[in-house]
Parts: sequence; C-alpha cells; structure tokens
Amino acid sequence: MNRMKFRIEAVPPFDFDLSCQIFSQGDPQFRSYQDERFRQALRLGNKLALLSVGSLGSVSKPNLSVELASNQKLARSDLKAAKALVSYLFTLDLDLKPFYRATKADPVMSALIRKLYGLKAPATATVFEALIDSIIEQQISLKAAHSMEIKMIKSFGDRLHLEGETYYAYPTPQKLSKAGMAEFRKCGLSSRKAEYIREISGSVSRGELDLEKFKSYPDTRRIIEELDRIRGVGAWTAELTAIRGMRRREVIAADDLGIRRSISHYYRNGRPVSSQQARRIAKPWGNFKGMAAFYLIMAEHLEVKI
DNA sequence: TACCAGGTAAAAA
DNA sequence: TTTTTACATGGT
Repeated sequence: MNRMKFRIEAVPPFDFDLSCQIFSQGDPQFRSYQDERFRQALRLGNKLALLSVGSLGSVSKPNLSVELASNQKLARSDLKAAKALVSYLFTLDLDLKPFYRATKADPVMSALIRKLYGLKAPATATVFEALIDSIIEQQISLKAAHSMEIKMIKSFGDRLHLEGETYYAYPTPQKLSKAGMAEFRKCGLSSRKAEYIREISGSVSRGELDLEKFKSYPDTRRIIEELDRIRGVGAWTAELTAIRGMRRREVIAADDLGIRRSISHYYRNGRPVSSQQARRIAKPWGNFKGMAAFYLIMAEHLEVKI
C-alpha cells in the first residue's frame, strides 16, 4: 500500500467540522464524516485512492491534515492533484467575509451566520457527479434518492480494497454508458432516469459533451442555459449542478421545495412560500443567493434556532 | 393505504 | 399553446 500525508491551509474563517456535517450520514464505503474525519474513495488520474481529511487548526486558523492511501504507487503529481482536489472540494480558497458583509442588513441571515460561522459548501469532485446525482434527486425525497445513488455507486463504481475494507469511487461515464436498463432498475431508478443517465454518460464518454469545461465559464446563466438543453435536465437540475458541481454561489434554485421550506421556516414563520416569493426574498442577497440558500438549508438540517 | 417528496418529458386536450 | 400524466423508493 502507498500512503501520502500533507497539510493544507484554508482562507479563514472555515469550520471544517461544521462543513462536513452534511456527510455525517454518508455511506462509509463511498463518502462519510466519522470520528472527525472526512473520507472518500476517488480517482486521481487513473489511480484509485482513499482520501482522508481531518482538522488540526481552528476556525480562525484552519489547517487540514490530508492522507491519501492507494494500492497503486503514488507519485509527486498525485500529491499535487490531491491538494488541488481537496481545495476544490471544500472551497478552501473562498473568503466568506464578502458574503457576510453583503447580508449584514438582513437580520435573519445575520443571525444564522453567527450560528454557522465558517460554514463552506462542499462541492462534488466532478461536474458529472453533480449532474447525475441531481437527476436522481428529481421529484423524489432526498432519502429515497440517496438510497438509489448509493446502490448505483456500489453497482458501477470501481472498487478499492484497503486494509480489509472495500470502498467505491463514483462511477465513470464510460461505465454508466454501457450499463443495461435492468441494472439501473435494480438500483431503484425509473427507466426514464436510467435513459437520461445512460444518454448523458454516452455523450460524455464519446467526447461530445464536456461537462468540466463549464467550470471555466464566467457566466453562470449561460452554463444553466446550455445544461438545460440536455434531455432530462431542466432548470432545477441545471441550477443544482452549477451550485454543487461548479461551486457557483450566485444562483438559487427558487423552485426547489427544500429551499422554499427553509425560507418559509426562517422568514415566514412556517407559512408556505411560492417560487416567486422565494425569489423576492432572495433578491437582497445579490450575488450570494446560493450561499444564503445553503446556509438556510443547513440551518434547518441542524435545527438552528434564531 | 394513500400520499407526498429538493422535476421532467411526452402525451393529451 | 396549455394542461395532464407517468414515474420510482422511503417515510408517515
């Protein structure tokens, strides 16, 4: 086995433990946060590795200890790639202070920020993963979707055996494009969603669709327009993909039931909120609508009282 | 048991 | 052009 260790700093404030809470119910064979360590099996170039991240520093002086373990020989280039990946996954380079300043006039958001100080939104390792997960999450409850996602990951993801444990990396487009309908149905997916996923995986693996290139687009609206043209991808899925897969912080999925529920809870005393009302309430958040929405969702998830 | 849950495309009107 | 319908699993 090959191991590598390194440290990495983050732009403060950054609360690693708080930012990882979203993974505390995750599957240890794919991605989890347990015993104050984040773990995920993933691909570095053509190698499979287990990434493990813990915090050594504090919210004001964030310092992470990162460990990489693999059955293949790890090279210096893998270390560099792992550093970049960790920085991307946790948005270590992001400065939260402009967001905090921009929402100062909003008493609800300010109160949430005091409770969630240093929270950063984790991203997916690839745009592909964000897009496929968003498709699976269409319409059904997150719990139902997560159950299907993990079944799909374990059916089609590459296996990594380390110290008697088995881990799974997120399936590649190549693998999903070749999967049969019956195999998808076994994961609980509808035939419709299976078709979407297979079609998208096919065009990505044939090189017709380059999802990673969207990361470099300065204009988020254009990303969403282009994603929206893909069969199976509507506005909601495109927005979620931009938020989770490309770390876009300015878009809000105002049609999203979860976001509307959290806005209703913190801004309307539980009274139902339409998409239009959600947009109106989000307007003052300016270019930080997505960040603000993430804080609301997490606040509700962690049952933060204000 | 029935109905809803972080939608979408295709059929029907 | 607008409205309705089918779809999958997990929780209540």
